[in-house]
Amino acid sequence: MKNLSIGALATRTGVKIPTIRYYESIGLLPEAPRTDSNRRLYDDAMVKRLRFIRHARDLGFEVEAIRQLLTLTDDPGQSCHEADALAQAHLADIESKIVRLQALQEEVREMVAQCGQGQVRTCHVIEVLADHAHCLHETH
Amino acid sequence: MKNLSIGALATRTGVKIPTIRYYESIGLLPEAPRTDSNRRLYDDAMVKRLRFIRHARDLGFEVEAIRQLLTLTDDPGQSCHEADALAQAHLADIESKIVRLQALQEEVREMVAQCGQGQVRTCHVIEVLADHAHCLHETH
DNA sequence: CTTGATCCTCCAGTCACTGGAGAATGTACG
DNA sequence: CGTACATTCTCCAGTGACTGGAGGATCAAG
Repeated sequence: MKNLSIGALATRTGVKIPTIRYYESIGLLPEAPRTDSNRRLYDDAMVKRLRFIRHARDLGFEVEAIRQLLTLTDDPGQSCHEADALAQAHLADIESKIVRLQALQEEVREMVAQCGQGQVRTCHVIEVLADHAHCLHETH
Repeated sequence: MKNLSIGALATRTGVKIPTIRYYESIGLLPEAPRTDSNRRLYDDAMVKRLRFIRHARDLGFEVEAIRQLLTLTDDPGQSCHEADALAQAHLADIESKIVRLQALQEEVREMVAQCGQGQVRTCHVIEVLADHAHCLHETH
C-alpha cells in the first residue's frame, strides 16, 4: 500500500500520531515526503519499520539501541566487524530478557495456581526475579 | 544483612541512589526507617524488592504494573477474584513479550550468521518483528 | 459551500528517572 | 582530637520518550 496518511499509519501500527512525528523529529523515521498541502505520506515499508520500533520499545529497548538495530538493517553493505559486535551485545541483552521473563512467567503461573485453591498465599515472584543468577551480562 | 546504607543498597542492586529515593517518593518502596542522623536504613528484603523492580522495569513493565505485582505479593490474604484477573492479564503480557523477544533473537542470530560470510546482506529483522501475528492480545 | 474530520506546527505537560547545589554527618588518618 | 574526604540529606532543575492541547489550514461528504 502506498500513500498512507499519518492517521492511517497510526491505526495500522498502534503508534499515536504525535509519537510518529516525534520519531521523525529524532530521526528514527526518515522525513516523510509531503503532499502539495504539506501532509506526510507513508508506505508499507514505513508500516513495518514503525511496528518494529513499537515492539522493540515495548520490550524495553531504548531508542539508541533501536537506532543501532535499524542502522544494521538500513546499511546492508557495512563492515561486518562493528555490526557483529553490536549484534552480539544485543543478543546477550535479548537472551537475558527472555530468561528473566520466563522466570517471571513461571512465578506468576504458580501464584495463579495457588489462587485456584482459595487465596493468594505464599508468593515469591520477588525472590525469583531478584535472583542475581538471572543477570547474565550485567555488572551489578 | 541488616542496616544497609542507601549507597550499599545501590551497589547491591545496580539502582542509582536518586532512583531509590524516587521509588520511595512514589511508594514503590516503603519509607525507609532512619538513623538518628536521618539516614535511610535497608535490609535484605529491600535488596530483593528493589532487584525485582529493576528487572521488571528493564523488561518494559511500567511502574503501575509493577505496583500491582508488588501488591499481589505484599497482600497474601487478598481476594482471589481481583488478584487472578490481574495476574492473568500480566501473564498474557509476559507471554507476548517472550514470543516477540524470541522472534527478535532468531532474526539477529540469522543476521550474525550471514555476517560470518563476509557482509551483512539481507536483513529482515524488521519484517519479523513487525509481523502482526506476534501481537497476541493487543488491539492494534 | 458549509460542516466535520484530519492534518499542520508549536509548545507545554507527564512519567521515570538523573544529576547538581548546598548543608549535615560519618570515617579514617596523623 | 582535629581535619579532610566520603556519604548522605533535601530541594530542585534537566533529560528522554512521549502525550496532548491551541490555533490554524486543508480535505471529503453532502
